Amino acid sequence: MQEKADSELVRRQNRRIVLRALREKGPLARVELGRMTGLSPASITTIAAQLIAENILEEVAGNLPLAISSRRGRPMTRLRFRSNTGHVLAINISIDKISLALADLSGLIVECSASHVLTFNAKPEQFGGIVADRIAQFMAASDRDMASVNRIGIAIQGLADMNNGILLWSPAFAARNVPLAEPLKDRFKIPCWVANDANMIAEGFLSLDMAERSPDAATGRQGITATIFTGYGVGMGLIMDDKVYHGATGGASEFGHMNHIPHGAPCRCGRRGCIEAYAADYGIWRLARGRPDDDAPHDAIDSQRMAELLAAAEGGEPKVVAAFQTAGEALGFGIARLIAILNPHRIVIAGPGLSASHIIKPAILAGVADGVIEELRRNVAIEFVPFETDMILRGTIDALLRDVDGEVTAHSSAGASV
Amino acid sequence: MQEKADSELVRRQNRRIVLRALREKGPLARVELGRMTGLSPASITTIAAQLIAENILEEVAGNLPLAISSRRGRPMTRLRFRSNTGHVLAINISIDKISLALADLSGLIVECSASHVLTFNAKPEQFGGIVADRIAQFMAASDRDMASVNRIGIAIQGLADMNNGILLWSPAFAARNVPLAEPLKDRFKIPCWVANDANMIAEGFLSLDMAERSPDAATGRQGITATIFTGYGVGMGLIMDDKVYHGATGGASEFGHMNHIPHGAPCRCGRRGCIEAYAADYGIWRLARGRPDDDAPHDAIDSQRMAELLAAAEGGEPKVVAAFQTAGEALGFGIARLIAILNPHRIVIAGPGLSASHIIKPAILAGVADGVIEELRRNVAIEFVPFETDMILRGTIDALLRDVDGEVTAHSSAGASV
DNA sequence: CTTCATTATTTCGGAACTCGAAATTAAACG
DNA sequence: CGTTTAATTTCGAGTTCCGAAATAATGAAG
Repeated sequence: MQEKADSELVRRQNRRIVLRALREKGPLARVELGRMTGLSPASITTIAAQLIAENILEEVAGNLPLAISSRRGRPMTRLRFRSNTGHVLAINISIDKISLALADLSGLIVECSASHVLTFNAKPEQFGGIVADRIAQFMAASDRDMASVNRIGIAIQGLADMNNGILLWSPAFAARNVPLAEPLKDRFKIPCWVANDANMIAEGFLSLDMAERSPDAATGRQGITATIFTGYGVGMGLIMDDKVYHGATGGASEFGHMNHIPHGAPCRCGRRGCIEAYAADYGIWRLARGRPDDDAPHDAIDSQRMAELLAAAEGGEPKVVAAFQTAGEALGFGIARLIAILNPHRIVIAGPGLSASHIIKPAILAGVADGVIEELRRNVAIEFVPFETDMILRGTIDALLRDVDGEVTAHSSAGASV
Repeated sequence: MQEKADSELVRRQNRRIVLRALREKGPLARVELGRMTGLSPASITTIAAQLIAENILEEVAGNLPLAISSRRGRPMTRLRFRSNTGHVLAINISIDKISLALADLSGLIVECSASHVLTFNAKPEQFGGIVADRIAQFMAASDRDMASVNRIGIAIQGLADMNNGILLWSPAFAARNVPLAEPLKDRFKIPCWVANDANMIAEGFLSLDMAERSPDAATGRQGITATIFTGYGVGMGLIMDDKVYHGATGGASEFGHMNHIPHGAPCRCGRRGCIEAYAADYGIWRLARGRPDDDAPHDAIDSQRMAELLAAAEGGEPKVVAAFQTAGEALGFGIARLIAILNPHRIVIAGPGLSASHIIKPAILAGVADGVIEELRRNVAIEFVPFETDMILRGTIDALLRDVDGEVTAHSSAGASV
């Protein structure tokens, strides 16, 4: 059942849509906010005044676009997030690497670093402390105060338990059940969560994509966009109802470890026949090189070896071409299964795994065609798009900021807070 | 982006939760409604007064449960939906059969019928008219007025396009693209929709289940319940966020036609290797009887033949046992794939397809175990429950009534309307 | 340089809700 | 028949939004 509604709900929701519009469409004047949100100018005035009083927003002086500033009438004054009053910290951990990005409330990245860290053989009970140390160093090196950081989000490959902030399993770690959120919460006394990296890509895509409205608004039907990332692994994020869906425990959309062939090739997750076992770097490598099925699947395939494979595929070497075709088919059948279950309206596929595109794209589409009835398939837009490499950090920041918007919005108008 | 909020949203939402509570928990007094919804007694008084003025609710005289009525103090007066002021009409079409149920606003079925109708060889352009005629007859035979019917919902096996009210494909029809909603809308001038029957089972389950709260409320995480029905076919409904998810076009959760084995056994949908091709009646029959793979898959298996098969399975006939095991494995891998994508918190399985339960249940669980990583699996409750046979009509009625609640709730307090 | 036109923003009063506290109502108890 | 108890209603206050009118800040025109 839904929650009861009262004026507090109204305030929260309207403040949130104002903040969200502002975050997505850059600095905006009150009139513009009114047009975008559907709120009256009077209400925008009130809401803006409160947000300004709370040090969340500020008016930006001058510098309007020429086309607008040379009009008659009172010029508009745009509003923007105040920088330096609050930050969020996004962290991405991948195999033996940690990246940090500090962003202000407007989403601007103000500080950024990447460094080496031993993950694979890390001790679970120590790793949280190591990350905390890195954060402390990172913040010390910046000119920002740790106290200005509202929230930390960690994006990581593998299976995250968001309720408990634990990394249940990851190809980056030999160990299981690595606690990540608690050590940081204890150390820095701020909210901290852990999420799957592919879901963070979806968060970023959600922000980018807010402009083109999903079709649900028009038809009343619910639309889903699935974002699939293929490369060192295969991940997916699901955007439903303008939110990224994380599932009951945060493990939603483990697309790469959805089974493709029952009792098939071994996967680094320990099961057999996962999509990744055919479509991820190591799966393609294994097939192309005719390695035995029980070949330890978790060794990272370096970019040089993948480049070799690509060249061989371009050259038409049959075994390699077949490997890429198998990879495409695995992805295609996975997408077909996704369509059968969720009837999404849009599927976006990206990542280095698409490099041998003239082989893999047709194989994907063929797999989709073989795997699901045409009536379901024909309404789904399947798009191949490039993602920028830092999409994970970007998405983590976006997710953190949406969190903060919700929080900022929670308490009554009682002076500065953030 | 979310919609802006205003006092109308507040009214709508609060009216809806009141109506919903009343529908699910039978007649309730104002105090009880207050406790359940979290609204103050004062607000409940106001809301109830409006709903009574609009002829939607009425006070029920006397007959309180003894335990309550023999207390001191002013006795409570319960509220209930007024009967006879409005109805919804639920229709279930299956192979060569049509069932109709007329329910009043409280959800009580006041009239009900089932009859024969030729579907499989029906002409698409004529079938809508035939259904309309049946409805007219049905209503004429009842003592209710067609004008009191607010809305019609049709539940049907196969793939429905809810946006256009068309049955895209169904095992009950040789033809494709059978228009169903438009003919009824034209004839009766009321809203009408078409939906998948398995999704209607989920609607019914949603109503039944509102008592035990889904876990999202507590944790903030999103929970999904999947309801799987296996029998003449295999269907699934997804309950997310206290709503049944229908997908972009209404084709969500075509679980039975999710691929199990690439290029596998032919399915009556025209693809190969669908779960149904192994787990539905005809799939089990085909395997158990060693029929060739290309055996026309769409002939209905009558209950007598299925009973034979069950007896043979009980008797331990190896080929038949193997067929049921294969069926269970297909279901199990399907569920494993579902878990990998959606990380649901609960999966409910039911239907006559579970009859050979000592064979099929372990096979299902083994398939799940083989198909998805333990960390994801362990948080999912998998339950085998009996559904009543009329669950489809029941769920359709529930869905229709929730629609009507939303509508009733839309306009301002301007006199009787429904 | 003044006045007008134009556009943005604020102010003000009214309307729609909810809520808490204080009546009011309707029974059982003694 | 008064007292106690519990349900419901009434009343006044507190939010928040909105429309209309007022105010502010500018360019254009004379």
